[in-house]
Amino acid sequence: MIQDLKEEYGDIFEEELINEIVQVGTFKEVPEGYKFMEIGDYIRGMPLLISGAIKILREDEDGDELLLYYLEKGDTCSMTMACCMGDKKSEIRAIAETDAKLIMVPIQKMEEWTAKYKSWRNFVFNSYHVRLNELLSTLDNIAFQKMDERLIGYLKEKARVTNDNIIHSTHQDIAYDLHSSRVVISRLLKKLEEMGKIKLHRNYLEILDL
Amino acid sequence: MIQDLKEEYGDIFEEELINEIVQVGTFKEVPEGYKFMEIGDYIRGMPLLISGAIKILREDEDGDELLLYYLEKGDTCSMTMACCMGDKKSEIRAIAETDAKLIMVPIQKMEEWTAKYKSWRNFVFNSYHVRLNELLSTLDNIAFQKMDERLIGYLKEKARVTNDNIIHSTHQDIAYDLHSSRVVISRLLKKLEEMGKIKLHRNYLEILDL
DNA sequence: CCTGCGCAGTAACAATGGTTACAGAGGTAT
DNA sequence: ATACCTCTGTAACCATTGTTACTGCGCAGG
Repeated sequence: MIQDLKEEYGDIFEEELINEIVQVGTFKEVPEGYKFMEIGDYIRGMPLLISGAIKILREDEDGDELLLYYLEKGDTCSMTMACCMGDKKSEIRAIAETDAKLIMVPIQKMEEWTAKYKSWRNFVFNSYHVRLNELLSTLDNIAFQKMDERLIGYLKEKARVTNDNIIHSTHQDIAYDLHSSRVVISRLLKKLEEMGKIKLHRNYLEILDL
Repeated sequence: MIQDLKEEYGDIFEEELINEIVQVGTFKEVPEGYKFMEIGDYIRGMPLLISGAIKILREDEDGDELLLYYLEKGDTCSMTMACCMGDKKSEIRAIAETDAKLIMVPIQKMEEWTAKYKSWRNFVFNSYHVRLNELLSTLDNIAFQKMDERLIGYLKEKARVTNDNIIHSTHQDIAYDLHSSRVVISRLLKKLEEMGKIKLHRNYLEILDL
């Protein structure tokens, strides 16, 4: 745990802060598909991601989903922080996109460290900043792009975070993430295949040249 | 200026911090329509809004606009903070929705005050938090709602921030904010009028019962 | 008063995306 | 092998939104 933590966060956190994290944090290793958090959950701790990727989803009253963005190594969840501060319930759902390692830090330490460590302060601010911009770009995609462009962007991003040109998803899975319907996604994927950009298979697809 | 500041922020900032703000901040009074910031601008300072409302817009490469949210009294612009930290250009456009009073604080003070004043730290975190949630709800609207619902929400929100049941906008203005087209908005507004919810006029409309 | 311009109303049409329905392919459990 | 279930492909259709085009109204400036 200490090695992992130092490797990923050693450059940005002071030695002393690293030690504190080791003392109070709990190391966690979770498999793909692990659900960290459901909408409406109260937040127990703050995750520091060491490896793997977590996908963050939004859901409306009718159960319609939408992929917001991925957290990757070195990231933390700004939503969590936002929720802690206000003692609010989670607004999002978080699911491990790949196997992942992380450290959970009790939220009480947040405020303490923010006062004490400059590096922590910067880390937290930077997280907010990155998350805001990530949300903005998600919003751009939805507001300004058509489904075919969004689909291409989705496939690229998914290939990037999983570091794999094979996307292990059914058409229905993709439809959920993009808040569309299976038929629409099948239609568009077929077009992409005809254009030679991807190759379709049952339960997965290959990215050839996006 | 001091009275205005104390009235709006006296409860949340320490006396000492208020004094610092007065010393280094510049008071500004701007008319409706004043453009604070354009996309790509470098950020000069951080605004503390005392009265009025500022609308924050996103724009894509093709010049298509989209209203993100309004800043109101007691708010500050998290985007500004995010930008300062990274020394980045603005991702958004900011325009006074009504006449507005505010205090501009040099961005160099940000970091200093964050270390020094707990109240400032809380204020900044809270701003990020509020802004994240505001962005999320904007995203919800766009992703999960149809145009007619979005239009109703837009009219309500606009009436709220301007504190006026008369919306002084042309159909084209509304279309820009919602990233739609004039004809579509006219069509939907007409329906709302037929339902007795609004009354249409040239260059403005009245909200009757939304 | 006339002219011109911006705004609003409307119709016809196109495009995109969502829905329903059904057939067939692949894989699994019995 | 059979039955079953999930995933994919496809067609037909609908709803919403966007586009183009044309009309007329109101108001400001000459």
